Amino acid sequence: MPRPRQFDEERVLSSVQAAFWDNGYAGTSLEDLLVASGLGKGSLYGAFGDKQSLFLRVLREYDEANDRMLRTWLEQADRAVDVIRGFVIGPLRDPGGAEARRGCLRANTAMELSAGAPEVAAEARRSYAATTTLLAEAVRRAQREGDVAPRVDPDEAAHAVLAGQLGLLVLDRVGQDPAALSTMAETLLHGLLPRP
Amino acid sequence: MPRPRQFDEERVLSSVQAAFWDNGYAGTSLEDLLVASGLGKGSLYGAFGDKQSLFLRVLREYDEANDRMLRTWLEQADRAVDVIRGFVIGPLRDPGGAEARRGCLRANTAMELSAGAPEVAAEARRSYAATTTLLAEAVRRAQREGDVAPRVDPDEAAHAVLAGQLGLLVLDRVGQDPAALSTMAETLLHGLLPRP
DNA sequence: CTTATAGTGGACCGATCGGTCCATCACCGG
DNA sequence: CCGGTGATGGACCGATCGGTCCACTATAAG
Repeated sequence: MPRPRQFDEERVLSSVQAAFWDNGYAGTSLEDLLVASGLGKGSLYGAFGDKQSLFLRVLREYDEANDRMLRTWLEQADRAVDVIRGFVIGPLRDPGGAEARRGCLRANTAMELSAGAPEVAAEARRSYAATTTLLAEAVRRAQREGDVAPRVDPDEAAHAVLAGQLGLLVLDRVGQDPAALSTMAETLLHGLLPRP
Repeated sequence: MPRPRQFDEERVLSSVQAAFWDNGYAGTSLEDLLVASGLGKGSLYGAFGDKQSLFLRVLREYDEANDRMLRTWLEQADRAVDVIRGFVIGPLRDPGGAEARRGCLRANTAMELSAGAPEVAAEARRSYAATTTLLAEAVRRAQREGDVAPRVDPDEAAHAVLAGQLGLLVLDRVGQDPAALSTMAETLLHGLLPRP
């Protein structure tokens, strides 16, 4: 009987995610969210609750999408080591494109909000753990495929690769030269995942 | 002839730094700064200008202090490799202490503000470059002291160590288990600075 | 067509934001 | 002892914050 929604929930979440991604949590006002989504306050609040709830939902979907992407990427790749390399280098590409220098929504907001928002910190921990698990699987497979030395501990290497990638994201965000970032990525990969 | 200042500038800057460190830039209000410093608005503005100027000054002093600390640490240490290890592990210590989980003011605010405040991004780049130079010197010395394999490229290793440390700071901020962080630090150090 | 229901969007709210202004104060040279 | 100068801190400002409320609308069931 009621009036149906006039907006596409996916599109709204996508535009809201872009707003948070570009400007951070505190840097994105309600007004920004309304403009980005094209909705009125009543609609946005009725559908998603307050700003924090909306943000948490967007963040969780971002993490899930990343997880899915990495998982299918691993399924389709010929060599697991290529996926690991892509994981480290991927976020740094496209230096002049539309998505340039936005870094990673997860890392950006984890740094911004972890001190004051335990739920965001917990979500970040959960998500990083999932990523590490996938990376460890990838390292094991890369060892089977002969691309990584067998003496490497897959779990330790996965954790270290994650840390290295996060560091590159920080340096990317402050505008570090992309060529230097690529070199760092290669140094990290060679050091942490030596060939047999 | 005029009335002299009634506050100690160093103490004020120190307490203001603590406030920004705990709560980030946007998360620290003028009111917070007044409470932390014990000053009135007129005094704070008269002495340091607006919020952004004050923050930039605090950030620059933080970076300089860190640079000085690392430099003297290197001068006094018996082995450069110990200083590098300390650089990576140091910020993670003291998990239950008063300074727990504040991470690094430079990294925190670089992530928070780089997108919208070019001056902060530039300061972060400048500071990271200085740190990398010191680290590269340390790697060269560690090679001379026989603690790091000569085949390692000091500049590349320094960049990669910096990236790894930054990643650990991110994971530390979201509340990652300190034991896991220590293991990651060791993995990074062993991988990037192999013994001869 | 009527009616119940949820969607819509803007008016409106108090709180707080960063920042300005100024009456008052304390000091020091004369 | 006085006069002038900068320090002081709180009153005050407009803007904007996140959030609530409500008159109105569009819809589908009866």
